[in-house]
Amino acid sequence: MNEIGSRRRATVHDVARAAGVSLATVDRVLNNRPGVRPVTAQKVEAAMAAIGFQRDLSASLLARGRDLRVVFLLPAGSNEFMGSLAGAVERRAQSSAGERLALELRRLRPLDPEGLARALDGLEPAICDCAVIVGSETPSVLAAVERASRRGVAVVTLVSDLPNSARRHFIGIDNPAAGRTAASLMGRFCPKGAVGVIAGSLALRDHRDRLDGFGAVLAREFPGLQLLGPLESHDEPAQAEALATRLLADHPDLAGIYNLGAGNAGLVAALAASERARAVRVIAHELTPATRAGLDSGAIDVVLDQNPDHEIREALRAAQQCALGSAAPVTTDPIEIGIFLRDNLR
Amino acid sequence: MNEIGSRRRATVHDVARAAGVSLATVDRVLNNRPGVRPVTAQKVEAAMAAIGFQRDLSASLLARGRDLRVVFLLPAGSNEFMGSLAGAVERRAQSSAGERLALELRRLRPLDPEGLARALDGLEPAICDCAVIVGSETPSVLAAVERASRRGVAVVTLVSDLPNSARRHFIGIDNPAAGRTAASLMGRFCPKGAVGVIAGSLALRDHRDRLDGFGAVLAREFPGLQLLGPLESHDEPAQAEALATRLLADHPDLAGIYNLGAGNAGLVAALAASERARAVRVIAHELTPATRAGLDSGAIDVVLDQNPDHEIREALRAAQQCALGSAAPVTTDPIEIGIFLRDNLR
DNA sequence: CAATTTGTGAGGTACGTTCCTCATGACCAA
DNA sequence: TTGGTCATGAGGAACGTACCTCACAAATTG
Repeated sequence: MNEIGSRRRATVHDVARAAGVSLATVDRVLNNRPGVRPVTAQKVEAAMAAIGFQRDLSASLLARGRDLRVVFLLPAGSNEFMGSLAGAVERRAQSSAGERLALELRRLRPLDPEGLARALDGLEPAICDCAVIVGSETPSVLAAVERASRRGVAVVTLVSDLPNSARRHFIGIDNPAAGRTAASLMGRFCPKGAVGVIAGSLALRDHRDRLDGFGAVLAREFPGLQLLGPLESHDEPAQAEALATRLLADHPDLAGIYNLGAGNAGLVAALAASERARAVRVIAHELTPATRAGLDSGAIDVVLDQNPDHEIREALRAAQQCALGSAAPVTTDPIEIGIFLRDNLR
Repeated sequence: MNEIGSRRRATVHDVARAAGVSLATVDRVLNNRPGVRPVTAQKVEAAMAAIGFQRDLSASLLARGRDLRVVFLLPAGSNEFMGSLAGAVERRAQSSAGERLALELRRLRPLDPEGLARALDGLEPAICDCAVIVGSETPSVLAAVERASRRGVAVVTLVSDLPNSARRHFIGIDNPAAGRTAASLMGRFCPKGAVGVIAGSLALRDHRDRLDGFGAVLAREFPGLQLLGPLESHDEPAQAEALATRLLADHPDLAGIYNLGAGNAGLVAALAASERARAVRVIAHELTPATRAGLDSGAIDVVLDQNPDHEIREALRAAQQCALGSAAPVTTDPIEIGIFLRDNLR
């Protein structure tokens, strides 16, 4: 027996009474409008903390007669996983009409920090409450996030984090752990030899994190395996194919390939073309048509996955919390690292 | 570029205008209050469908000045997974205060259909909008679900479904698929011998479904494996221990054990006590302290899991959709079947 | 044909928040 | 003193829905 939520929730009126100010002043503080002395603002904040005031997001949206506007800035191009994410946004956009959520999806040129920065700079707080981005860790992007944040547009990073930026929250898997898991599996698959590592771009934080985790476990637990690379495919199938082909040709002792980026269609093509491929253990990321085909054919042994629908769902939860305004840390459910073999394809 | 949700949403006023009736009548139809001729009601429904009216849940809750009340009826007792579910409810209750959700958790005597039926009968629509239950497929429970549903209390089944009942929705994994996955893994682990199957209770639909899926794949794909059982542990560790001990003692050709119910602490104890255990492949369900320990020690090879937090989250989404009243089918994200080996424990 | 029931319309207040106008008093500089 | 700015209070309308009362007409009943 565990009764919860019996007491009436505190409202702005309660805050006003507790702080000994008028409703108008509470409202000014809440929506940080000008015309409040710092002393008074502090009184109000203290009262809010004291009585545990929690602003009612839906009443707020109802009152201002508009939806919560979330803009997704995702890379376009050949990256199938980004396509899945976009699909998840669109699916979600259908059903979110009833929840006062207005989603907009923009696809940008991939691996183009300046383009992303420009897109971010174009988001005015009047049009967009929260931007959800996946981008690389470059000074131009970091600066644009900083500017958006100052302007009043909350930024949430998706898939690839920008840890030392003004972003409010990160939604994605624990990438170092994913790299470690890959290494742990690879080590069990093949006791010795060389393991080629292909990344998309080392400017992407998720790729760097996976690489670090992979390298650490390989070095610590599997001294028989030697890491080759990392090579950069720029997440392009053609480049991934070329790199994998070269790895297979140049290294007779190649025991495994870990593609921690995208471009898996190219990887699968390279493996299909080589007769040595069956002897090489392959681990890749993200369940997409290409990796499914790879698992089916036996070209790929394991796929580590992050569920796009989960990520979009949690990103929206984060956006809602950001819109609540307070500086309280955003909390979301962690995204799980899915492990798929040929037998448990969903 | 994909702008969504630009047009103003339809309101009750729009419905009234479109149907050529007054606001009061729309309201009466919407909340099925008496005093509307069937013909008029149909006109209103038609108008709602025509202009795509979607009732605003939060405005509705705001207007009636109360939260959405959801009551969870979960089994008490030694079942660790049910404990995890309860924990997930409590975690969620903390954070859901801001979302006009009032959660209540009640723990009932496990495997007691009459107790569950009584608890359901005690839920008045004034107190509870939606009941989330995990219960067995018995006439008394089915009848109580029917009564609750008639009374205006929506019922959502969790973990274990009641397919031919008045329940509005089921939240849980695809249990036949889980059983098939277990069989597929078991078949790869051991080519021939006997596989003992332990269930909690065959009155539980999830256990029956897993058993059916397991048996089907075993029979179809692995003729070398012979299914022993199913035995019933009633989800009690002591009984599971006794059953496992007997399986190990009585069957020299025992190649594997599949425990598709709870009581894993007993299973692990039995395995620890037998020197043959290392030669027996073991698959169990739900990541709990007991199964974690089993994976760690090597007693258990694979754990198939359903994430309690995900299940509670989706159950609440289902409850919200039920509260919207309409007969539209409830849609939720599917719960994934998690596969855990020693190496990817989270 | 009158009495009663039933279907429907009209209109109001409330929920918690936003955002507007208008009024008031304090303080400061010219 | 006068005028100006600034912080604040008071009050109200609006958002979409719920739910209430009152009024009135049509349909049903005796």
